[in-house]
Amino acid sequence: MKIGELSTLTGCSVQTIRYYEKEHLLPKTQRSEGNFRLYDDASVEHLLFIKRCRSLDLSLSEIRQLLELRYSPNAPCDEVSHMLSSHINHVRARIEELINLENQLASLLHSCPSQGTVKKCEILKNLIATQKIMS
Amino acid sequence: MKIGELSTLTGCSVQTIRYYEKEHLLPKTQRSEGNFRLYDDASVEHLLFIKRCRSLDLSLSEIRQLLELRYSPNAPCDEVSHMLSSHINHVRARIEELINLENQLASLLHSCPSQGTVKKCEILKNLIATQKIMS
DNA sequence: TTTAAACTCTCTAGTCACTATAGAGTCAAG
DNA sequence: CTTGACTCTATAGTGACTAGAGAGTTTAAA
Repeated sequence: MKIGELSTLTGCSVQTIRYYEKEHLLPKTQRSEGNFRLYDDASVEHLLFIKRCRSLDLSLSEIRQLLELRYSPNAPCDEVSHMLSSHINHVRARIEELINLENQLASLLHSCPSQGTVKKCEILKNLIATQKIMS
Repeated sequence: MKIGELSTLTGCSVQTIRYYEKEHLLPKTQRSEGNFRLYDDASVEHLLFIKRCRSLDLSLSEIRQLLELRYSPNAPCDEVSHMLSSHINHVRARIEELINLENQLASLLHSCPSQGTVKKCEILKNLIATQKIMS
């Protein structure tokens, strides 16, 4: 199959597929006489694996490592779980940050009834005032 | 004061300050005879305002809008709260996504006792298997 | 058979908010 | 007068794509 079919089968855009090849996440394929990339079912599976990992927010370099492990059946498995657990720690830390942020934003929003003019806007006043505390 | 002092007073790097000027978040300053940027107390406050907004994860273009409003005392204030409430919605949506992600990662991690080899690794098996459901 | 549409190719530049570097100029102290 | 700390501009890099130009290939219809 050509790149367009791979694209519709996997839901990855054509440009993304070519980008993954450039980044060595997909191996270089055979080419047709007219220099078109040719893929098979294994390519579909391979690309879906990448897509699934991306949906877990793994970086391309983490995925590269996972792909290497995937094709090294006798490698020790704890590298995989180690990567995943450090990744989950990043995710948890980010959630903490965002919840904190949400609270700050909510209290800012709460401070202004949003009528009247900017001159009296408590949100802006708070944004300006807080910096004195910060510094 | 010169850029280095502004940098230590605000905690913004020198490069970042020059970058903000290029992006029109900071006005062009006076220059000394030797072409050094010169700042005053108002610059410190202005930059801290930007920093405070960045710490709330507002984008530079959102901050540009806020700065405009800040210096337009008679503009209606609801633009400010509107921006903030749409921002908080983004933050909340992102938190949802990440919590979902965290659950998926946790259940993946849970699936493998991380002993033995990659060949038998349930995490990788799950990463490969799930794609059939996805597609 | 021609020709138009749809597809593919490579290469380059843009996104965001910086960070890092190179190479040159400025200024104060010793 | 030289050393070192500071500053200047300009350029390139980050990550994971996305968008576009300009050219070639293939397929279908007229």
